[in-house]
Amino acid sequence: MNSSKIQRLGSLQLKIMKVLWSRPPATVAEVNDALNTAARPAGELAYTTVATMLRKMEQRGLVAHATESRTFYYRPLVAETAVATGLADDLLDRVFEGSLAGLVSHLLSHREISRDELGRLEQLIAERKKK
Amino acid sequence: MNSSKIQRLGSLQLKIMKVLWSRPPATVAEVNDALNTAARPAGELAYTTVATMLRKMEQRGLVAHATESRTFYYRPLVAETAVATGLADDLLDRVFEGSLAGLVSHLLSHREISRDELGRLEQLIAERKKK
DNA sequence: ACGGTAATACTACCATGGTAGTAGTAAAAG
DNA sequence: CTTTTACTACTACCATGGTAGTATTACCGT
Repeated sequence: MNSSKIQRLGSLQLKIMKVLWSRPPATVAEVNDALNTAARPAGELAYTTVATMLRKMEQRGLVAHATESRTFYYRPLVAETAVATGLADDLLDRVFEGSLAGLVSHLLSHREISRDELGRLEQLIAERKKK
Repeated sequence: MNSSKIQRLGSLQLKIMKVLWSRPPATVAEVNDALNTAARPAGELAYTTVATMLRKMEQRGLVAHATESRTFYYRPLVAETAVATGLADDLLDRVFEGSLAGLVSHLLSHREISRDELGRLEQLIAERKKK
């Protein structure tokens, strides 16, 4: 499958993919805006940085572009679920020897989980068990 | 905290850390053996590769060594739980917006989870909820 | 004492993520 | 029609993970 190339997604690459997933297709300017307005404490990202990254990502087969009057419209080539699965599987296998319980156990004891979250988790498990 | 430097642990680095966690302190030869016998389908790793990696990891503050009659005995400087937390938090925040339920939900639907695992999960949640 | 072995030191590559400047060019604005 | 602007192309760095060869040296057995 195509999940083989997904494991190593850098921080910026993932942010870019998120923008593309949320509003495909997007121009470089749109991606750049999305990155520089939302979730950017301080430290603008140069326009050309985004453009370069998108070109590199296209070479890697993560995105593709269509040209329309001199402007590139990028769209994702990999689905969000595929990336999420790839990264999660990677963590699970590399760190927790594939044990989901191990991961959850760890997170439960080393991270504050709200009562809400706990409830949702409980429900997830229950639903899954029914089937 | 020291978790700031942990996020990016390469595949080999993590394997090396696992060896060091399981039997500290360990010599380069021991680490090399552990990597080349267990869990190595095909593709030996050069002795010097391990040695170099350990030196780089020492520069980064991940491990330290004590010299004893010309031989280096390496020991981990970061705890396994710290690394696991760092990596898990990273994934959680970057991919699932901090939602543990989101992560678990995703894993439940995209990965085969044994009945055993489900049971363990259920128990974890139940125990946690009691407190 | 000496040769072989085992150990580290040094150096060198390559890939990739990240970052950005400069240049070229087409399109829009005036 | 000319100037400005918006975009992409190209190139260049730097850091780090990964991989390994070569050189040097200390130690050990005979």
